[in-house]
Amino acid sequence: MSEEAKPSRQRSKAKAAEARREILGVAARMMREIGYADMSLRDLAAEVGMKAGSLYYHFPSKEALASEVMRLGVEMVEDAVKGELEQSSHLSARERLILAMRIHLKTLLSESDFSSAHIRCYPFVPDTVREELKAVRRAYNSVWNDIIGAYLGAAATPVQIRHLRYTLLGAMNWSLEWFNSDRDDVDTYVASIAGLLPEQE
Amino acid sequence: MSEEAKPSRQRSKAKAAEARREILGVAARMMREIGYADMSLRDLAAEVGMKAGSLYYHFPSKEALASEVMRLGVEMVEDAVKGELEQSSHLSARERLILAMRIHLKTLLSESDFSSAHIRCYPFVPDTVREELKAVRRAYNSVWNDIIGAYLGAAATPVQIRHLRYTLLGAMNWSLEWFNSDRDDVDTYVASIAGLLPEQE
DNA sequence: GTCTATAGACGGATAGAC
DNA sequence: GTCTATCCGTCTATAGAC
Repeated sequence: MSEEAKPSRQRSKAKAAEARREILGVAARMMREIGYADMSLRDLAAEVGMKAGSLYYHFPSKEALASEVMRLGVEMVEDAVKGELEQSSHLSARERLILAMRIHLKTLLSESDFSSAHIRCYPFVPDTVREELKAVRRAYNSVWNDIIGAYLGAAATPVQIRHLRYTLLGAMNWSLEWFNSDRDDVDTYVASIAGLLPEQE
Repeated sequence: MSEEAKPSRQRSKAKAAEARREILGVAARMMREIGYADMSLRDLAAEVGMKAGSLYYHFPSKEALASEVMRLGVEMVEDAVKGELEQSSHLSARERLILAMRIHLKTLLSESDFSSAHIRCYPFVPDTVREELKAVRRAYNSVWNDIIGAYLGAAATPVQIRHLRYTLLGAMNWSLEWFNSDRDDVDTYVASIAGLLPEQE
């Protein structure tokens, strides 16, 4: 409680926070590359420069760690997409949809191991983890429902919106399986998808 | 070598072939549901009604078993798509593309655990398995290159074909993550994708 | 063909020293 | 905060009986 004690306590906190971030980052990369089941905490710890047991100071379990990685993965794309859309209220609904696709893809392909870890690992992660992710996933889906609903217009049915959302997100998320930044270009690919989206009346 | 020995030898062969098929079928379902890494040979054997060690009479390793499941998965969709297309040479290139999508989706969603196991497990399966699958995957890709090339016309560039292939296959394969046969209908969904594909000049 | 039994490696998680 | 040491479970794969 003394004034002198504060700095060292803050340093500890800062160090802990940094280690925590590094663990999350390495875990995200490993989950994307080899999957949840094959990511051993021994290997993860080794890449961070610690021993497996030490991870439990920062996270209560492997599941909790994976859950946080995947939650951050959704929040990162969601923040990027929403942030860009807020600055683009002057665009048409179709242009906003295409813009959202560009941001989703850019985040996925060039910035965030977290987002790609989420997409790739979600089907095989323990039920408890999937349960914890329900809320954030629903929130991000609703962002796309709004964008696509605006594009399709007032006459669009919920099932039309849902189907187009699955089609576009499916096509984009699939890029994890083939996109090679040496050969492919995000803007070129976005343009090719955009060519499939007619102007609405 | 005697005439009398043949029947029992044939029965043995038939029994072995049946057990082998059952193992493959259960493995395909498990791989689709829980993934390659989480599929234990003990559980697999139990569902087939044998013990883990007995599986090694039929397959030399878990990798070899998974490799065969995934190879069959490609061949099943490929056979289904090619078979249908051969009977439909009178259709336009666009109609043939839409037909191919319907067959790919139907096979994936209502018939073949093998195909969905392939799609879901491919990213995380051992390198050796992915290596073995290169040839069949390339062959199926080339089927789609032909279909899409015909649809886009002679002026289409290889990259346009490739991008449209990734977009359509990505959208379709993603249906594994959301399609619910109680709620969704393949033909309705195919129609909604087809609506994105304009008539070519 | 399938069994039992087990080798040998590796997994997540915990306790307590420092 | 991180380490060492370890518990205990599970995994693939093999050997040999039947």
